[in-house]
Amino acid sequence: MVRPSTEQPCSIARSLEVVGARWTLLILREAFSGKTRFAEFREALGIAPDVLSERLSTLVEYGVLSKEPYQEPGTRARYSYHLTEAGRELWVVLGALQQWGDDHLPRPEGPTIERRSRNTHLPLRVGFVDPKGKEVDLDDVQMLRTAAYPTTT
Amino acid sequence: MVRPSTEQPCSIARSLEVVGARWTLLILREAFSGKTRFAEFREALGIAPDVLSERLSTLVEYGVLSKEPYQEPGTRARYSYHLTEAGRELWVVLGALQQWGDDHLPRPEGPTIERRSRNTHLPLRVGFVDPKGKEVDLDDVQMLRTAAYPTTT
DNA sequence: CTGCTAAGTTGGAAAAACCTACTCAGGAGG
DNA sequence: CCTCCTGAGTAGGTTTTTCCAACTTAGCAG
Repeated sequence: MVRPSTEQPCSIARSLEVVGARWTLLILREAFSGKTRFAEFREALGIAPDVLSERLSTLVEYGVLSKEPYQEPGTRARYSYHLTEAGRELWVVLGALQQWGDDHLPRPEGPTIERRSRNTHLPLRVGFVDPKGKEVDLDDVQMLRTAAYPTTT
Repeated sequence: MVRPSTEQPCSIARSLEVVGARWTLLILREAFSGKTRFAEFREALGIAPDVLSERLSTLVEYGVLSKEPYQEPGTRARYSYHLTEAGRELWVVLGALQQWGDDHLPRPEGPTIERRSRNTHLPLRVGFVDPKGKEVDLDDVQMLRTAAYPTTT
């Protein structure tokens, strides 16, 4: 079981090695909604325990979640899973997927979750922004190869 | 082989039913880089032809790609696959994954692809923006349940 | 009417996911 | 101090996906 993982030159491919497996992004969705425990993830998603176990340890391995002991009074110590800063930054990915689903796979009832600013309460979208924090239109976005781009063999 | 597909109340889950399978986002990456033909995707990714065929037809089914006939002089008509507007909007998802990989799974050589404005040539990031096109900090983002949120059974 | 080529299909092996049942560790209750 | 309870997994067998290689198909050129 070799894990070439972060060996891929493409950042998208590397990210997908960490979060691209089935269930992983849904586990993270639940983590963003505040769930931290094995059984909580299991009940929310209906995922098989062996798959959940494997996904959680991958996420911990790559620093998306941290595994932390906790102890409720009168019980033994157990472990819970918490988003790290790196994990929280995946919120953009989930937000982008959510937005795309809202826009292109709508349901008659409308979205079940909306993204809003905590301060201004304005609805939020996910998009490309320049260094001054100004949104840029999709048509204005280009992907450029850098010097690190592998030469075609 | 039931396809509950767009039945899920969560937009993230619905999006993942379309683009969440293994290979799909990498196929789209290649589509964004200009590839349109079966053999081009196959060679770029090293994907098995049956899996590629299945993924392409799912993407066409959900309006991410359009299947269009083309004919080169002296050959029969064949089909190629082109991003639709819905497909182009997935660029945000790929951009977010790429950014996360650049930030959290870096390689010593640095990123191979960078996102820049076509007009200003400024580097671009992916983030949450308010209706005025102003970027909003991650800490200011909240997810709220709407009236359409299913009641917990 | 044979060969060439892009775009797939098909069939069988390997890997991943699924499902159910079981384990494991400690504290509580008796 | 022995049994029960509970959260967090592990184990075994089945089903579904993926992988790989070979084969098919359709039209044009020669």
